Amino acid sequence: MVFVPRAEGPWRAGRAGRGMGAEPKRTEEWADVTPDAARRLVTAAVAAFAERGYHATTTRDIAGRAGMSPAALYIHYRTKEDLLYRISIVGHRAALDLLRRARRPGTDPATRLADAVRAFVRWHAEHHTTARVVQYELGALGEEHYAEIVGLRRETDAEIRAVIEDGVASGDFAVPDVPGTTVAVLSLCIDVARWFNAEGKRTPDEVGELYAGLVLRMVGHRAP
Amino acid sequence: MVFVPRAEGPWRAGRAGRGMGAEPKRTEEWADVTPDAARRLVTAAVAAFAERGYHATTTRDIAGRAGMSPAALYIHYRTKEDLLYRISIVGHRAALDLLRRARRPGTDPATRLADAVRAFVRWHAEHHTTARVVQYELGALGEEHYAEIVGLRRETDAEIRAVIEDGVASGDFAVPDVPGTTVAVLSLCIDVARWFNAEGKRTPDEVGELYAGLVLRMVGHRAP
DNA sequence: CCGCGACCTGAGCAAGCGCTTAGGCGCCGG
DNA sequence: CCGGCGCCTAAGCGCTTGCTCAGGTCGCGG
Repeated sequence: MVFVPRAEGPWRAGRAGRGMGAEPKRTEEWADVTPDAARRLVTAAVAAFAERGYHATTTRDIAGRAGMSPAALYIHYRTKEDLLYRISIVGHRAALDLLRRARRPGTDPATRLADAVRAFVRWHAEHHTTARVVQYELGALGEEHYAEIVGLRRETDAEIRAVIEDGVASGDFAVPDVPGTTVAVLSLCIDVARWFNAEGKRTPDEVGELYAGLVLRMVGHRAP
Repeated sequence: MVFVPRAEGPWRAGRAGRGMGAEPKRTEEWADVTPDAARRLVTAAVAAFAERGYHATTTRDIAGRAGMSPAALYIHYRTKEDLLYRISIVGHRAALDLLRRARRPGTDPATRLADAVRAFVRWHAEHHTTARVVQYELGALGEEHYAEIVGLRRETDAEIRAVIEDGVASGDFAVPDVPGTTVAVLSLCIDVARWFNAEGKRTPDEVGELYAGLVLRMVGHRAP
């Protein structure tokens, strides 16, 4: 059933010398964050938040992983919550853009829905650390930041709902309860961030493919 | 898409006098916890952990909600983590028993799967505060406690997988990828705890019914 | 060469954390 | 009537937290 991955190795204990990026694998997601120290801090924060959760992560953790002193964090970010907020914004926008890109006109609803789910799930698997923070730590945001994120989430919701409604209108889907099914589809995709394990036997592409098929079945689409 | 509910009212600030139960609605789940103070503490902890998360909850929070001083907590529970552990055990066992009860021999796989999903989802909706703690706070458990809980989770996993395998073997289901579909079904059900809102327009029964139908579609069951 | 801004550090502050301790009340069997 | 036990509190200990601040080092334009 799906396990929260545990912290395994020792903490990147302290200093550890200058000039090394923290968790250097696939961070093109944050490539446009400057200067370099700010980028190292944000990737360190993503790793720490995903592993321990926001509240269990200390500013000393984050700074240590980025190879800096705790004080350096506050040169680039106003507060610890500000760091979470920026991660949330970037993550939500990335996921939303993915969905919007799948909405190419001229294709039938089944293709659009499958493409959307495939892309959305792929992202949640591939960037499962970022996705974990984005999906499960938003309760730690401040009031206004939280409200802003909720706005983005409503847009995401609307994107999926629109495709399902299209399919129902065209007769391609048979869905007795559109709002309920929309919630279920989104919920299914989002939860990938919780259980996906990079060391597991499935690649993000495979999970995306599997889920696209499952969702088509959920909406009562008959394979041609 | 599903929102983490926020803290709304003011904290039950302090003392507030003796003899009042904390969050007194539907706590028969903890009816066999004695003495009374221990039960008040555990229900207070469930409410607090579900609302803020384990790490953001203080022992003063919990004790305050239960109408006691912080020190009283340590008469009934060894540590704050011990409280989380007991909640986890009770919750996991309750959910697992529910699944086992749905496995009545002599019924066809589709009925068994639908019954299991209905019951499992109903529980996650009805007891969504407990379920939230059970499903999303297990990372805060200590090493041995975590291992024990993982054991219970594996049993839950096996329970659902068995029903799906039965249906595939009997030809009632058409599932290309049994392990993947098992994960997806469980994931879908578990995530109910995250988005379900007691003030929302859907009752736990309605969600259970909806999800039972969706899952039957996912496994390729043809309605009679 | 100077001076300025960008970046970083060591030291540390006030507040809050989990948890302990010493002691007090009231109910019980003897 | 009393001693012990179950249950509770006020006080506070040692430590960690998010965050600040005075000061230092570097590269660069003038």
